[in-house]
Amino acid sequence: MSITVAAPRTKPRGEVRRSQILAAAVEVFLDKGYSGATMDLVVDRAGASKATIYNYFGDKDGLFAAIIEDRSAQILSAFGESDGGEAEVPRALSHVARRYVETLLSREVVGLCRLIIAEGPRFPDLARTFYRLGPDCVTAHLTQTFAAWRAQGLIQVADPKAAAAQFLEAVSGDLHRRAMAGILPRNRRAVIDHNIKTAVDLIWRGLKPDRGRP
Amino acid sequence: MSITVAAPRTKPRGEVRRSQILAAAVEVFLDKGYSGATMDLVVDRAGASKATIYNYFGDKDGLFAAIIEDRSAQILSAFGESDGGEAEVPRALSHVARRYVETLLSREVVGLCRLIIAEGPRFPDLARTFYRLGPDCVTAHLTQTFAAWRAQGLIQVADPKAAAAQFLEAVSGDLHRRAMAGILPRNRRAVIDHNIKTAVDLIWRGLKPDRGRP
DNA sequence: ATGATACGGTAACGTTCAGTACTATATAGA
DNA sequence: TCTATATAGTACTGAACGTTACCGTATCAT
Repeated sequence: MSITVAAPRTKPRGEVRRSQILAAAVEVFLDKGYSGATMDLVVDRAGASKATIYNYFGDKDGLFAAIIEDRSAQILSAFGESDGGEAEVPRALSHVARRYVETLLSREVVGLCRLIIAEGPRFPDLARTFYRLGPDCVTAHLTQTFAAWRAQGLIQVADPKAAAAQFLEAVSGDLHRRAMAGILPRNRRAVIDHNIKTAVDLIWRGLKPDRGRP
Repeated sequence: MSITVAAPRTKPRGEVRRSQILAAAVEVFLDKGYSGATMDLVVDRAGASKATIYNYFGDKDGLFAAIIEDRSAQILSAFGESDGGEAEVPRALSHVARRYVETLLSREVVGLCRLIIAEGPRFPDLARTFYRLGPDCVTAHLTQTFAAWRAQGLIQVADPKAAAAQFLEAVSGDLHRRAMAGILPRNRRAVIDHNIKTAVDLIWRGLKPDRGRP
């Protein structure tokens, strides 16, 4: 008599089942979009029944809202961790830039942003929630870093918040939009590296304090 | 007997009618999105019949393609004109920035970009066409300006193309994405002005040549 | 004028899909 | 063990919508 270790003997219920369904729904919505994601696809992917899904989420809009709220909170979680603690500002900028670009170009974030943009006008509250939990947090984090650097005399900047946002946009804005449109170039790696390098150069020249004249 | 001046006595046919239908379709697609734009809505808005629309555009996808191709070409047309001929670089940067932001935040461009991002994966060729006729042209234009400035010793920049793209992103990237998501702040004007000001300051500090030491 | 063609209007067809109803089964708790 | 409940599976409903077909009318070329 063999025992299948992977499959649990008892089918999960309650909160666990809800999470499983949500995970399946995320996959479907990310690669089909809102209108392309049918409830039957979610049912199949989750191995669930319609009754269960409608019981947990009410309707398709409710499922969509649950997806956005759940994943928005996850985006930043990977960002608060280690800041690397680079000594020199340009190296720290490169480090932040790379992590940000890789996050923004991940399948999940690209798909999530595409959903937010496509359906945002129909769900303005969801869009605001997404921004508050996602991009705004990252910007706020880098803003604090900039402010700290300025306090130490490492950089010269009038508005740390604006500079932080603009640095992140310079590093990833164009790539992110192309990724959402599905037209990232083939030599993706090279383009990313070059963009990080040139953006860090440009912004660092804009931030470093004049050591001599006014 | 009164004569209605606005309405032509003869109903237009051929190319003219096609353009009228296209114009109506643009409106519907821009504010309803692809799946929200029903052929019946286009029919009503254009005062046309389904047979005519299907005759001109084949099917809904064909109508969508016609919309993207037609409007993509129009975006840049407003941009090649006057460059202002500002003498000082920072003033010229501000001028370009303002025109770019206003273009990117216009109802038409926001809606068009939202369509491209939402449906891009299903129409990769259309997305590429849009970028080639739209954003890429603007970037190329500013790249030439940067290259010319560098040749005159007015700025110092290693990669004019990257710098041009990054400047435009710094100026408008975040605002544009929020606009697409439908969550532009109420004090829109003030935010735009502040963003232009800080971005131009930052980038100009990054571009201006060192007049003294290495 | 007259035939050909483009057009508007309406109806109908077939498909897709969100949401519901029902049954049978498996699980958890008493 | 026994009961209540959560779940899977399936069939169904009703509406929305892309698409086609058809008819009567207006426009243009000859």
